[in-house]
Amino acid sequence: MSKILYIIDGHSHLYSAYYAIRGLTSPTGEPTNAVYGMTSVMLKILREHHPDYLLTVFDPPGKTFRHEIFPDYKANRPPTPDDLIGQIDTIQNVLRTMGITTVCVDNYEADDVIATVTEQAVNNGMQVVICTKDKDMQQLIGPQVKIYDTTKDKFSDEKTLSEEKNIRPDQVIDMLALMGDTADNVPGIPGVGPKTASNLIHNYGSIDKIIELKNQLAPKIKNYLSEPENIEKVKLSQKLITLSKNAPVEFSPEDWTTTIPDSSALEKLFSELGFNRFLERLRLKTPETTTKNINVQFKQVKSIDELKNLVEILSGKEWISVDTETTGTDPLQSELIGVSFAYDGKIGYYIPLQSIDSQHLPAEEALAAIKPLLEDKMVKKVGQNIKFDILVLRHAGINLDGIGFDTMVASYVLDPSRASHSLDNLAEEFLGYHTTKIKELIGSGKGQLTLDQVETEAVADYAAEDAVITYNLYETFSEKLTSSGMRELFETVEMPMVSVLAEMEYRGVAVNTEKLGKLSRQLRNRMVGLTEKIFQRAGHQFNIDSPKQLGQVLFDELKLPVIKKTKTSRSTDVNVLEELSAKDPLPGFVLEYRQLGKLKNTYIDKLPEMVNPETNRIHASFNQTRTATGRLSSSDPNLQNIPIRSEIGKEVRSAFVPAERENNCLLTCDYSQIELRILAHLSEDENLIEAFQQDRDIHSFVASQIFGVDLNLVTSEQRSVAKTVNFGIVYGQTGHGLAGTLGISRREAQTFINEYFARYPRVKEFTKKCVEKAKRDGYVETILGRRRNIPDIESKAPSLRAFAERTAVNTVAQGSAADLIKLAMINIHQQIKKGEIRAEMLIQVHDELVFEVPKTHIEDSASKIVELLSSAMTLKVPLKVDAAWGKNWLEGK
DNA sequence: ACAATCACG
DNA sequence: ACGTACGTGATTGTA
Repeated sequence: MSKILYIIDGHSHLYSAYYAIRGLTSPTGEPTNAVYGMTSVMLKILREHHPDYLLTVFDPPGKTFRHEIFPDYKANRPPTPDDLIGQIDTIQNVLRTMGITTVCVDNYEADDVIATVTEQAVNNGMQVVICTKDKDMQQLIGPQVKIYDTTKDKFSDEKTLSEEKNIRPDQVIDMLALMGDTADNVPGIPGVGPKTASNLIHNYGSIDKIIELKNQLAPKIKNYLSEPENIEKVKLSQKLITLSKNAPVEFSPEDWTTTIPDSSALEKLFSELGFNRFLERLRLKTPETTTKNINVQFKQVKSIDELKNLVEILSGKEWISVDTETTGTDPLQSELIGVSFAYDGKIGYYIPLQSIDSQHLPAEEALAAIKPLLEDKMVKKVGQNIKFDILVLRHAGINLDGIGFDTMVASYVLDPSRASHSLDNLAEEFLGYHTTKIKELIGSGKGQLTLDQVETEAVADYAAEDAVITYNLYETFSEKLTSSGMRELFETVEMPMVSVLAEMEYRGVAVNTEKLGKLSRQLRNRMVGLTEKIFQRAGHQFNIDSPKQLGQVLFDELKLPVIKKTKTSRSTDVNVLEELSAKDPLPGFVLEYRQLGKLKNTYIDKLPEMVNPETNRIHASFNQTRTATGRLSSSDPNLQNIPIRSEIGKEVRSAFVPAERENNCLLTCDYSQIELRILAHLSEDENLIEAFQQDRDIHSFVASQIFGVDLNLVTSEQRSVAKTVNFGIVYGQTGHGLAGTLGISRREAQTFINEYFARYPRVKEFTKKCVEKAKRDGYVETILGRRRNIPDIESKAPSLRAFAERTAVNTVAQGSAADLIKLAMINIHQQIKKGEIRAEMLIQVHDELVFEVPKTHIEDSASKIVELLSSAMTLKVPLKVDAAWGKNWLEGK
């Protein structure tokens, strides 16, 4: 892996920040706008790009060697404003404190220094990213060198250069020489701008060739180049633009690494400058080693007597942390190896139940000793991903109770967008503690061991560490939940959800494997037929699953037009193939082949493999800490994307059956238009609220309003347009986005959107409020106060900012709907546990719940469940729930 | 490990 | 002039 060096053009960033931000001063009144802007860029680069090495380069004061060849160089440039000059020392100070090296070489412009360092870095096998707005630097682009525009968040490399300007990096100098540069007072050919220059260079290759063949050129240019002195001017420009690679600068990457050496000094500096936003970010990122002094010990319990003593102590505690060790990651197909506990932040205890070196306690006796403690609901348990432990213990015959605090869930509530909520990651950040990684014990990849193959002493340390670290995290997060105001959501929604999800996972869902087997054989035959047709039309065999090979057949051999491009190649996705199928039969065959292949490979053949041999059911995971909005996700397998839309998809869905086929049926209940209802409630738009109160078909209703026709006269096309618009509103759509989806012009699409907002003005206000909230607080909130940070809302890159604005709106709608169904699930689960409702909750698909219910109780259970779903929250609109049941998931629809 | 594709709400 | 709906997870090919 080659290392990446980022080189920052200091003055370029200072200038653009200086002009982009106005009127920013420190508490003492010193102007800080340029420093602030540049610091922001540096933090962003560190945060988002993680360079191995980082270097900033500044121009030296005074003249450079270019003034010697051309005294008028930069003569047009207005003097640097005084209040910018004053900031140069400050930024140098900030950079130094951030541990970032700055370089400044007499007589050489920053550009030349950058060119020199770039060449050296390339020779040393590094990748280089140059951060600048300066077009001259494009001459440095190469296979290992890219240019990055921090304000636009855009990279330029050989590819974009050829796409945008139609030239190679080695032609940049000539192109710029033709254009000249008024800012630097570099002469160019009058009337030649970027377009003409790139055309000339593309057609002739170089300035020398252009001069040689000037007679073929437009009269204006021909005349200009006929004057020998003008040719001299052009040659001078070439010289001025060409960067020197001979700047005397030492190549010492080991000095350019990117670790912050002294964060307290940086905090002090930021607070002097009044950079409170950065200060906050810094505090969030800084490991809290200084505040929380972690000193932990690990103990292995070596006798039953010792264990009984420990249990005695634990039983008297209000809070204890628990962690189980197993032979694998599937809680229902792994064996319990040991259990660890902690009752304070200092000592972790490990109870070995199984071991390779016979260092464990008699398992049965030990388990019996800890069972009452684990099942005691008065002793509150803390766990990291405690759902796993619930399942492992239940599999071992223990019903964990007193489930009080999950550190993973707490971390999620505090910041759902966090990349990782793993114990290792949380310990690192919040405790400044480096944990032993499981990999260090069992290895990874092929030859990986299981914990029962590792000597007990090592397992004991590892397991006891997890318990005691979890306890420390519990203390930290508990405080944070209170101080941030997130405790209620955590206690009333997210912690109760843990048990609900554990129950669902433990239950599992049955599938009709015979039916899937039959389907698999049918599909295999159809795919063989399609493969033959495709090969025949192509004239040869190829891998249809390879987008690259398919692209060759479609675009090179069959000469079909390229409709759109992906990041790296020519797209062959559904939309493209549908468009191409009008011109050739092959794309149509591929479409069908893909559809069948997707269903067969992802579901039909995979689901039977996922059946647990012990229970004959599929026990998928429902993940509580994965999405940024508060939704659940599902994996191994994902039960939230089981097909429904196509005919064969329906067949797959109908393979989901009740486990007791004779006596039970599957009941599905789903919210109707949940996100739109929430939108109506939150925006308080009377028009929309009334439509829901009257139980209108919302799409027809909206259609009649935006098209201005009578409700009874809405055509199906109009309804379908309104439906798309309705969905789009929730996503914060733009005219262009809608146009693309509906296949209409941008203009028409924008008319629909305008018409919509005219009819539902409060909806528009609502979207505005979401964006304002994000700007003011840095986050948005759902109906239950769940937060999501929206950092890009202040981005200067318009596309990033627009994305952030859509995210802000969508998160409130999607996240509030997630809150709602979570409340309903908790209520239903309680009633089931109390025996008030006869049913098992099996699956959640965002706005839908699937239950297994005894046939004898179906009507009673269905009506009680529907009632609980509809009354989970009281909104300004009624909540509508549809229910259906039958002998499989399709009929229960 | 990443990109492309496609299944769902 | 730009870049295009939000949120997921699994499979496959390719580097």
